[in-house]
Amino acid sequence: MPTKARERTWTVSELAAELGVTTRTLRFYEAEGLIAPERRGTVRIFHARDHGRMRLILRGKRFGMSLAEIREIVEMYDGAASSERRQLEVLLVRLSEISQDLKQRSSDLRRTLNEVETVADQCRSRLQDLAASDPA
Amino acid sequence: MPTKARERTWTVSELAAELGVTTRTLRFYEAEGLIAPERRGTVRIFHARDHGRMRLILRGKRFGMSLAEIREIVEMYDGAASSERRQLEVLLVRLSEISQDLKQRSSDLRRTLNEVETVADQCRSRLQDLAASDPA
DNA sequence: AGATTGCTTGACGTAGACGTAAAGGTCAAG
DNA sequence: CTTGACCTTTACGTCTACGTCAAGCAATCT
Repeated sequence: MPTKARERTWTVSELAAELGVTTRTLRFYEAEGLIAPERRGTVRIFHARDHGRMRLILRGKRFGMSLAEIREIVEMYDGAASSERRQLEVLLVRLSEISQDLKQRSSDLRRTLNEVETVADQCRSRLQDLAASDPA
Repeated sequence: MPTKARERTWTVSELAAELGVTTRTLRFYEAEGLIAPERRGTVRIFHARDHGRMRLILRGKRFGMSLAEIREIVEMYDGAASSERRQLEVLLVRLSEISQDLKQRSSDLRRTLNEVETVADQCRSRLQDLAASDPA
């Protein structure tokens, strides 16, 4: 299966534009070990793999994961193919902890969303009252 | 309805301990206008109202809300009793935006949780393979 | 050739969210 | 009355996640 129509690649600014981040962010994430674009000479070349990983990272950021937490997860992404049993067991334990943490955050989020909608309801009923007593 | 057994209050360090934050955090939040404990002389006295609001704030933080965003919400909490129609309408629009944002975060969170569990599944099947080929 | 455009690596700056002394007031216990 | 345990404010320090020049290399347009 010869690599046909070679897959798309990106330069820093191309990928930055597409993801809605700055080039600084991409370089920073590379320096932090979150992504590892190909280097042709000194120039970075981003592949679909990096693109996917960036979307993973940005998603994590949106609901409050720190870069350190995110790095841990993306590293496990690679480690999951490990051939060492002990290693895999450690990973599973950690993944379970992370899963618990995410579920907690999810619960916090849902409850906050409820509160917000409750406030909105209060606004609406206040408006009703106003409309009733003062049908301007 | 005479206020019977007067409700519980907290000092900074008491409330901090109970919430698992530092006194610095409480003072900082007050300075930022997120809470407004009673002042008896120069000393802060926290009431159930502050306690509740802090739990709201901490919940928001856990899934990535900034203090600025949180402040906006807690302020609306008070503003929902407004008597100005225009004001209430503005509030409702903003609340809807916030609601949308939270739903987006929730979606991001769920998808990340899925990914994490997928990685865990990969670990488990790797372990299966190992157990099959090398029943140590 | 010279200018423009885009890439690179430093290196210093900044906003948000606190941490961490420093310096001092207050009140009960010894 | 001093010690100890709290409380206070003021102020500078720190970590994270980048922003913002600066200086320079490389390819392309004029």
